[in-house]
Amino acid sequence: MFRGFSSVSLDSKGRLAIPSRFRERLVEIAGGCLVQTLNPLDRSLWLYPLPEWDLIEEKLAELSDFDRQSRRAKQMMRGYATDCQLDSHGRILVPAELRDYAQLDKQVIILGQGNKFEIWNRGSWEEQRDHWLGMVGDEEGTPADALQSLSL
Amino acid sequence: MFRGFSSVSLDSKGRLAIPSRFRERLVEIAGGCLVQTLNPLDRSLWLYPLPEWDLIEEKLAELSDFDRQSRRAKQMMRGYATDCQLDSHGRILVPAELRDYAQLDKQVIILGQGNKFEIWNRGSWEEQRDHWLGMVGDEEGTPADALQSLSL
DNA sequence: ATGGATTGTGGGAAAAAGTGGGTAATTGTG
DNA sequence: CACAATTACCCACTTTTTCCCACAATCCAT
Repeated sequence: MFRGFSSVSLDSKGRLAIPSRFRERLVEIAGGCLVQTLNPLDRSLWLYPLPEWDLIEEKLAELSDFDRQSRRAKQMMRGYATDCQLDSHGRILVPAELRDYAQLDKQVIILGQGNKFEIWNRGSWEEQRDHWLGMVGDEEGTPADALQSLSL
Repeated sequence: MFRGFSSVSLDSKGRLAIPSRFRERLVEIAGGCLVQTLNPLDRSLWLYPLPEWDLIEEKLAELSDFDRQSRRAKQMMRGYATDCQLDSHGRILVPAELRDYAQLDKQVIILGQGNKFEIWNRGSWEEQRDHWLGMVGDEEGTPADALQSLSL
């Protein structure tokens, strides 16, 4: 589905241009309707085409309210899920709250990640990347473990 | 159904603006008639469109009176259930009792949560959120379990 | 290369949303 | 019945969002 890297800029109003190579497909599969939410695993954002998000929301709905961890996951993921639409120039508006969470400033990275996109502050992304790449080199590092089963 | 985040302010009369993106739907499915009650699981409030509340009330009625937990949940949720209506500017009036329970002051958060909304004191919400995010960030934390089932 | 189209970026103006407060009506209480 | 307190309705102001247009950079084909 979606892959690849783009460097774009977030303007003073919080608008973000989605790379044009994705637009046609986004309109096709989702009518240009997207959902952004926070990525609780890294300080970045996730951006889903609406149909993909709906699958996640279904699963969320099934989590128990009486288990605290499940309830929190539900509250966070749904609570921060924000509908957005491509404007006439193929941009979306990133709400201030999500910008703050992911520490987005002018320079932003968009990563295609299968069924969704990840949106990163450029500096944070480079830091993560270098950190991770550095660890892969070490013989016994944990990241390498994950790769061993892959036969890349 | 409902999702997303809004930061709104509670004015000195206890009025709260429901984000405009929800209003049309609320009028459509409930004629603007809503029910607020306390959330017995967190110090926050729940806000249901009337038809959704009716379903909840049916379920509550089925709970056994001989189980203490059930009896309490029933008493609390039914006892504090308050009818309200959107005013001409899309606001509702939050009764003083419920404001106190959820410790609402000027800055309030409204979260879309499927069939209902959650209303939080801003500070309490941020505290819960940061606590949860901190736990998810830890590699071995239990909160990740709830997320793993989601295949995000 | 050069001109034209597309893409990325920025900003102004109009519209809508959110906020606050005054006054009248209603409710509950003594 | 009179009074105070609460609620409903109305109007006005401020902020945010949306829509539209303009420019610059890049890509593409001639």
